[in-house]
Amino acid sequence: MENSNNSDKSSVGVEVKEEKTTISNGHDHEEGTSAEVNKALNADPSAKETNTDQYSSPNSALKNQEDQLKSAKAEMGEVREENERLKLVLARIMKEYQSLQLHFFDILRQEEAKKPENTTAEHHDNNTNQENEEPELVCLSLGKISTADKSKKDEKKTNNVVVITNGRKDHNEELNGGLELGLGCRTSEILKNNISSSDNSFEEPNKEEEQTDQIWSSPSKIQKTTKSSGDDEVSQQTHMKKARVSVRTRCDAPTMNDGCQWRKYGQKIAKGNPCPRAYYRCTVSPSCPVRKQVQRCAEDMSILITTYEGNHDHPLPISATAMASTTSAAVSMLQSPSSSSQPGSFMNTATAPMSTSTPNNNLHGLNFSSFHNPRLPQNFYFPNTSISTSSSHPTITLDLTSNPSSSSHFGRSYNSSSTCLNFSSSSASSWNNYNGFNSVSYGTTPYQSRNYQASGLLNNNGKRPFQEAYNYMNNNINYQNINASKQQSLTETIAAATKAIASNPKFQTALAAALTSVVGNGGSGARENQSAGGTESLTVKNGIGCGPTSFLNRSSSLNSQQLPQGANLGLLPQTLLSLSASKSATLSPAENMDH
DNA sequence: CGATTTTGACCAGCGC
DNA sequence: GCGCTGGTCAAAATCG
Repeated sequence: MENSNNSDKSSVGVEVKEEKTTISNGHDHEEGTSAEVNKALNADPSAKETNTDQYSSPNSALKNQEDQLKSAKAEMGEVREENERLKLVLARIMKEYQSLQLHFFDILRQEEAKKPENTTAEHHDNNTNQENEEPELVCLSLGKISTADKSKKDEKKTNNVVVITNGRKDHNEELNGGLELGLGCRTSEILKNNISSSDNSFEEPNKEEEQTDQIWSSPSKIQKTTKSSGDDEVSQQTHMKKARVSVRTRCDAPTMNDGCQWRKYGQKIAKGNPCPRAYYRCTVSPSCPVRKQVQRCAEDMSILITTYEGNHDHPLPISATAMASTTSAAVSMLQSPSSSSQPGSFMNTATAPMSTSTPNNNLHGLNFSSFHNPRLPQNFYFPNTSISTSSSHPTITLDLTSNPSSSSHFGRSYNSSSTCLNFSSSSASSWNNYNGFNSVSYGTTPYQSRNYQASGLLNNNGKRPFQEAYNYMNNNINYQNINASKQQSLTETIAAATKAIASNPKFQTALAAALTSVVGNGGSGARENQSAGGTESLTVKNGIGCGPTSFLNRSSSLNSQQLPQGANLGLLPQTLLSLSASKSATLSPAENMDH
C-alpha cells in the first residue's frame, strides 16, 4: 500500500518536473528572436495559432503550463487522498483486528476458566523441582500455573518475582489493552537492571550490543580480570547483575554437550543439594568470560541443570550455536523489557543482551546476537520457562525435562538414550531433535568426546497447547529442508510456513489452546511495562492468524538488537509465529534455519 | 608433555 | 562484625 502510493507520488513528481521543463522551454521561446517565431509560425498553422495566442497574450503559454501544473497538483492531491483513504482503511483493519483479538482472548479466558483446577494441579507438579531448588524462582511455565514457593524467604521477595498466573482478573487490563501475552514482571530487579541498560536496544543495535556486553559480563570477575580496562567499565558492570540461563535437561552424562569447549575449574557442594556443583569455563578462547555451572537436581538425579553465564568473545563452532540460540532466546525474555505497548515482540531474540564483542557472528553460549543477525529478532518457544530474579543474578530457567508421559512429537525417553539432544547440528535440526524427530549424536570436541545423549529434553505434555502448536509447526515445516538449503530465501520459507500454519485449523486450534493457557491465565498480567521497547510481552501479531506464537515473528521495533537473539531449540510458547512479511524478506539464512 | 580434573584454600557478597 | 555461602584460584594429580 505504502509502496504503491509512493510510486504514485513519484510518478507525479516526474510529471511536475517535466512540466517545469516545458515551462522553461516556453520561456526560452519567448525570449527567442522574432525570426525564430515567424519560422515556427509558418511551419505549423496550428502552432501559428498557438503562438499567435502567445503573441496576443505573452503570458498565455505560462498559463497553459500553470494549468498543467495545477492539474498535476490536483493529481497529487488525489493521490494524497487515496493515500489517506488507504491509511484509514488500514487503521480500520487494525482496529478490527485488535477487536477480534480481544474477543478471541476473552473466549479463551472463558474456556480456561472452566478448567482451572486441572491446570493448577499440572502446573504445580511440573514446577515442584524448580521451586525446591530455587525458592525465589517464579515459573513462567507456559500453559501452566506458576506457583510461588511458600517459604518466608519467598514471601519477602515477592516483589522480585516474575509471575505468570492463570486467569487472574488483574491481568485483563493489560491483556486487553495491548493484545499481548506479556510475561508480566513486577519490579523485577532483573528486568529493571537489564532494561535500564538496554532501553534503547530496540532502536540502536550497536548500543544494544554494548549494553548486552555489560549485562552479560560477570561483575565480580570482570572486576578482577579487567581492572586495567578502566574503572568506569568496572563500576558499570558492578551494579549490573549478569543474567544467567539455566537449562534443565535429562541427561545421564556428567555434562551436557552443548558444542562448546569447557574446562572444569572448580567444584563445590552447594547448599541444599548433595550433588556437587561443577564450574566450567569456556576454553575456546583463553579470554572467554563464559562460565557454566553443572549440577544434578537433588530431587531427580537424572535431571542435569546447566547454567550459562556470560558471553563468548570468540566465534563459536556450529555445534555450539544451537544451545546458544536457545539460551539467547531465553535471555531475551529475561532481558528484554516487557511492554504492552510493543505489540509483536514477545520473545524476541533481538532484544537479548548478548553482545558481540567480536565482529564474528558465530558467537555462542550466551552471546546470542552473534549467531543471528542482531537486527533480526527471533522468537522462540520454550516449553517450560522460569525466571528467577534473585538479587545476585537474574536467571531464566528452561525446563526441558518435563513430562515423560507425553507422546508423539515431543516424545522423549528417559530410559533410553535414543532421543538425543543434539546441539551440534544447526538450530533447525536441533528443533527436530528436540521433538524426537531425529536422533543425531553430538559432535564431539577434543575434550568432550563422549557422545552425550540427553533424552527427554522436551516437555512432552501432549496436551499442552503451545506444544501442540509447536508440533504443528514441526509437522508442517520441513526444517531439515530448510537446513539443507540455508541459502533458500527466508521469505519463501516463512511464507510457506505462514501459509501452512495460518491455513490449518489444527494449528489454530492448538494456538487457541496455547493462548488459553497463557493469556487466559493472565500471563500478561504480572509483568509491568518496563520500558517502551519491551520485548518480553507476548504479542499476537496479526495477519497470519498466528497469534501468540510468534515463532517467526518479528517486530519492526525490535529489529535492533542484540539481545541475544536467537534461535532455537527451545520452545517459547509465547513466540511461535507472528509474521511480518516485510521483515521476513530480510531474514538471513541463519535465521531461516533457526525458524 | 600438554591439557584437564581434582581439591583445598581463598575471597567477596549477603544476611543476621 | 561474623558466619555462611557461592564462586574462583592454583597446585597437585590424572589423563590421553
